[in-house]
Amino acid sequence: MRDTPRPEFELDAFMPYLLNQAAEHVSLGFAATYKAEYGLTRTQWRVMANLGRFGAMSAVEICRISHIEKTRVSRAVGVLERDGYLTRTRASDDRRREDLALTEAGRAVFAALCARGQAYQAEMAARIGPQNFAALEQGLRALIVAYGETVATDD
Amino acid sequence: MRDTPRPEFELDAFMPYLLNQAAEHVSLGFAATYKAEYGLTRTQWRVMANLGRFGAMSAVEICRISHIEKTRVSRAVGVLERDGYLTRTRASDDRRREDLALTEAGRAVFAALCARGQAYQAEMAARIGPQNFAALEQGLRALIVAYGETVATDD
DNA sequence: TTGACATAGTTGCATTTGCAACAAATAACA
DNA sequence: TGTTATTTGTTGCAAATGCAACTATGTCAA
Repeated sequence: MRDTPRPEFELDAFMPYLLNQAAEHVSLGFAATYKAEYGLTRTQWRVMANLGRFGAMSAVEICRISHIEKTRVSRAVGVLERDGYLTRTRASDDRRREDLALTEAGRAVFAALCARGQAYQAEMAARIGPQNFAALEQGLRALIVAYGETVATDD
Repeated sequence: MRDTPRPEFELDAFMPYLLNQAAEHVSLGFAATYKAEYGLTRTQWRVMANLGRFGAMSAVEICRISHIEKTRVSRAVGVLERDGYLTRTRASDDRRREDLALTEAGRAVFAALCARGQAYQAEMAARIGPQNFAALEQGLRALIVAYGETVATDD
């Protein structure tokens, strides 16, 4: 059912396309894990991962680091707090700010998912081979450095 | 505002994270273009790009190629038709199917965006350097081959 | 032919999202 | 000070999304 191909534009050589396609494939696999196991959404896991990796910080800081939208972070934090994975504390020096920190339970989940993530990544490296994996990492880092200021968190 | 770092898990060396981060940076840039210029959403552009690149096909085929959800394609097609960018024709051999094809206007928009895309990509290659660009492409292709069957379309 | 099953596409509905508007606190500075 | 701008975080609302149910059409085989 295809005709009129348009060779001038190689969609499949278009970097944004490749990037999204790859990201989608890879993310879905890991997302399935934290979703099935802990009922976490993507955003929730992202917030959690940042707190787990970098320690307590405010919502805005999470936004800056992860490039997740304000509102989304706000709502994810609400859920994570309700579920006992993190606590919010009004900052004493600036009462607009809330310091977010993982609870014991939150850290436990984070640790468990870290292990899963490591395994996932190892399997991925095995699938595409160490050379491709290295190439990929190099390219991605270059991109992130070139495009974004600080880096962030994702699944 | 950071403490308690957890060196065991290098979030910033976690491939799904890098991938998403990079994809997000890059996509947003191009998305801004087709959104501002033609009011297209991401999905609409994806549908359009597939039709533009591969020629007329049915909605299901677009789903298969792009991994976009059925419903989403259906709705994007509705809008694109309303806006005069594509036509749907009941297939004569199977009246369940609709053959989708870009109109003249649709092809014009596609062509214009292709040019933008090419420029965008060139600028990106320049930013990160040809070596990194090549490495990235190699890695991404390996990934897509390893993980997904057919490839798709993205911004 | 009939009946069971598969496929293309749409629609209903609950959830998630983004954006703009907002309240509260703080900063800046005339 | 008083006044104006910024920053943090939340909420309202409309749009986008995913999933399941549904219609219409086709296929296969008894």
